[in-house]
Amino acid sequence: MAEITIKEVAQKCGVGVSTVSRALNNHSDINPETKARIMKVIEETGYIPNNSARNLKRTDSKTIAVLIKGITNPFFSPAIEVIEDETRRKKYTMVLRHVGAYEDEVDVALELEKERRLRGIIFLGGGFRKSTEKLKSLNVPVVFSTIGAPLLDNESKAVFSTVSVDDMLESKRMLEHVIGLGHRKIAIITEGSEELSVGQLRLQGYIEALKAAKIKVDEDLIRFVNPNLEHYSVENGYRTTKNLIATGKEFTALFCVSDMLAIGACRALTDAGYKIPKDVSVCGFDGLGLGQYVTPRLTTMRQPMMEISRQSIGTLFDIIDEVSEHKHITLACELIQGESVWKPKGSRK
Amino acid sequence: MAEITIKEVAQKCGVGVSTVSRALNNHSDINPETKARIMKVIEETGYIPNNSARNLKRTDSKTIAVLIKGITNPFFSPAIEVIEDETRRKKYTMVLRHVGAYEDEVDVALELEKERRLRGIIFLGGGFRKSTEKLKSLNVPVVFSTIGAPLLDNESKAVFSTVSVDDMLESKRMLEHVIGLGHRKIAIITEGSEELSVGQLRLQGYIEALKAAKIKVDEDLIRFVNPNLEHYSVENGYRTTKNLIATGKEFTALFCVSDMLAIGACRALTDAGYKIPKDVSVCGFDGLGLGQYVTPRLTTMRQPMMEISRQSIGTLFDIIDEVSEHKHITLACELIQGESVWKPKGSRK
DNA sequence: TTGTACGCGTTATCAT
DNA sequence: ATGATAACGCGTACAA
Repeated sequence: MAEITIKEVAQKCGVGVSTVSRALNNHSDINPETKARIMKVIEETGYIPNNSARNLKRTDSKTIAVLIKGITNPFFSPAIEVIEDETRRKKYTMVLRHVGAYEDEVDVALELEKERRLRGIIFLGGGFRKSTEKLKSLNVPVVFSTIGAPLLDNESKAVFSTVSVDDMLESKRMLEHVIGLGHRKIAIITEGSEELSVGQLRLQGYIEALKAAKIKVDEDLIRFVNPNLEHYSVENGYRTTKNLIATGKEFTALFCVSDMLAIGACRALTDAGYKIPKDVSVCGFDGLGLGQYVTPRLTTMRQPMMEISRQSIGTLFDIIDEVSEHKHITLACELIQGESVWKPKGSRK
Repeated sequence: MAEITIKEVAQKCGVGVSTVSRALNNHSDINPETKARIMKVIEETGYIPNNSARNLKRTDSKTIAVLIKGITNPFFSPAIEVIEDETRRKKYTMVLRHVGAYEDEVDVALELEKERRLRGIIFLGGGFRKSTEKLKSLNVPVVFSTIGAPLLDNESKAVFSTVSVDDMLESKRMLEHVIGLGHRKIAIITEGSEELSVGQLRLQGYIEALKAAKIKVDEDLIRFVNPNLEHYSVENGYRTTKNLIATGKEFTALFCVSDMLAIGACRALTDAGYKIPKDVSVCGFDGLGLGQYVTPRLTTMRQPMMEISRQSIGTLFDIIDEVSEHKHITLACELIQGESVWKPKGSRK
């Protein structure tokens, strides 16, 4: 099969390659007739420009990249749409790249930056990284979405932006709600990675809330998901809850650090004969749309994903356009009171 | 910021560019010492090869592409993993590309083929396309996953492979199960796009099953999702079911052509005071893991996603390696009897 | 084992 | 308005 190039199109049209290039890139200085003729030939031959060559040559790309940790995280779908719309409005192009579990997101970004002449990058999700060093070598603006700023040192804060919720605080708020209803024996299912993850932060919030309420933190009620499964999956929620139940430990409420985990937890509890929330209360975190369709509706802490993404892309363009420096935005979550949390059994409250 | 290239690395090392290239690409004909020295400089300088230049130059890329319709469809996550593993085992590279709703997947493939020197392509999901013409201009093997072969003409069949389930037949089987329990007034929620979609096929199966059972097809019980929302989302299932209920039409069972729709439907029915399956039976299609965690557990037709993806990548490599021609594989679904379907109210069966 | 030189397909620059 | 030509950064024949 003959690989058709711009050269051959030019020959077929009896014009020079630069003229074809002009036609392709909507340059103004070209005769409309010539352009029409060229476009016709392009249509006929099915010629498609080689992006590698384009990217290699181009100086001004007007593209930003969005990197998502995890192959396919439904949590971010709405966020991506918002970012895409705004990108288009700005006449930029967006490239979406999923970062596998085994890949380093910054490395991927570095590669992509060279390859596509990026103007900016948004990281969606993913853990905190240690290497401010590496991030610095990215010489385009970077915005982290849903990565907490509180823990960053000042040096880091000047290198990139963040838009996030305060995981620790919001988790604490969730617990305060549960404690306020009278619960004292509250279990938690979280992620136990060594990296400082949102799971860890939410665990911190849990501990703080208990301590503030003078409730003894019981290690047995802190359960970690199976790191070999997808961390925040229903299956992991189910299994971890089953294990928790198997310990025989008593608890009247269960806090899952994600809604998916909570749905799995509900299944495990229901299977074991518990009524939710009559026997056990279950709460989640994230505020996935799905949570309000399942039975019982989930009580959860909703992250303002739309607002997060809107602020993220806004911040990125502000920095690209040099109308602002790096900033760190923290947005508030909203407690959604579903039907999965109620007063503990026998409570007179 | 100085864009660092292979040339500068070569200079810093006092060697030629080809030596650096050799070091980068693990060539054998290079002095280990030289290589070590070069790698050290690369490390220090943070040099990263430009992929555009590489792709432009390379003739032998050993990459395949997986194109997924829709930004982030959780349905395909496990499939992707299977494909990725097998690709790695074959010492190939996989590039994953999401195709937006407004993009033409074949166009994207065409572009990617030139850009990355692809050896093969797998399409995951997406509608049937009309343009066999365009597909032919892809000069690498193509496999469609979860696209039915039955409807393809012979010409098409020689141009690409398919691995799928027989949507019409399996949908019919689902209905036979429901009818077998005694239901006669059965509603369906499906997708009403003009394109010949899986939704349309499943609707066909529904109609055939009713006809075979001598049940009159009632147009009022055939409901289409809102095309402006994500077609197979819980929200769409919820809204469409609400509309159905609002018509006042009587039905004892509801068939949703996807599990997500079914979950949304359950919510709407529950909100309206119906008990599932006592008052109304609800069944889905797909066999998402999630369906077995929600309450009630979904009765659904499970697509063997793992097997589909295994066969897809296997077929692709068979064709690449020229050990086989294009083929069309149809796999059977498995009826999962959850708790959402039971005999109709008042039935004596 | 290593270096030189050419070309991959395109866009940008500079003529015309 | 159009054409010739020099890059873009890299891999690879070929020469050394």
